[in-house]
Amino acid sequence: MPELPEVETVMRGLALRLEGRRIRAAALLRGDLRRAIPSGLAARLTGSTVIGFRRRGKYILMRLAGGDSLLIHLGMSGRMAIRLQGPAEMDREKHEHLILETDEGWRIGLIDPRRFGLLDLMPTAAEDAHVLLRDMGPEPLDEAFTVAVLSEALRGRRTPIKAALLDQRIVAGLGNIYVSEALFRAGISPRRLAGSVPGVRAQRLVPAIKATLGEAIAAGGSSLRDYVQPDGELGYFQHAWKVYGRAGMACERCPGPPGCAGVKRIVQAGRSTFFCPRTQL
DNA sequence: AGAAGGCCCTGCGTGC
DNA sequence: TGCACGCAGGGCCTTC
Repeated sequence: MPELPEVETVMRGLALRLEGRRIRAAALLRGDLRRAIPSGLAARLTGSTVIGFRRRGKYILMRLAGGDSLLIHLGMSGRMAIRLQGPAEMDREKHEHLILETDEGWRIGLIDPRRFGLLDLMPTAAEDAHVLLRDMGPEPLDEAFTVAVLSEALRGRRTPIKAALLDQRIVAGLGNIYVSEALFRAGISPRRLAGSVPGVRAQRLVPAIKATLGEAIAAGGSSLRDYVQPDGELGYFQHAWKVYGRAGMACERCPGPPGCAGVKRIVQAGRSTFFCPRTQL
């Protein structure tokens, strides 16, 4: 589930309870997520003070006093559960892999049934050199992500634009949902070869990506109010997709039949893509 | 070099 | 109610 906007929302929710706080206890309940978790991770977290957070693509970096950063990736099914620690709530939830307890008594759990997520520890000074981060493309919401930058990355590519935008080396943080949504917004077919996008289409695509992500983050931010409550679940929030998951339904740009049969679902590289064949060319 | 496909893992909805 | 199947928002590895 978590793409850039969800990861951003989760990070902000974590910051609410962890920034400036001391981790009173940390327990690693399962060490085999996508990658093996460093054995000393729980010990390093215990007693540490959290000084800040950063997001890079779909990764969260939690910075500790003393110069280390905890890398968190939620995979496809990861979420964070935040609640006040109570005497009857010591038990772990199913698929809960890491539990942190703050000096204020908040209990923060990482839950990931499919275990496609990961945790790692690194020096804060070397965050960007981490093997999982070093080849990542620009942050789409940064000013540095421009039409020229995206065009250069796409030029000559003979893969569908859908696949190119999922490639984290081209742009960081987009996943299957927001790629479909951004391409719909830009009026570009997901099947179009990436190399044909530079030009007028890239001029539509870059602002479409920024707006799509920006609106989703705003929706997540408004849902953050709920996380302030003691039983907050970070990771999911209500958001209305325009094409994702809407196969057969009319898109907002079309009048419906007979002019248009509605949103179409196709499979590209084994994954679902949703688009409007009439307005995305 | 770059792209397509298989695979990792568990849960859920659907149809029989 | 049970069971088989397909599908799921990520990313890595192998193959071609």
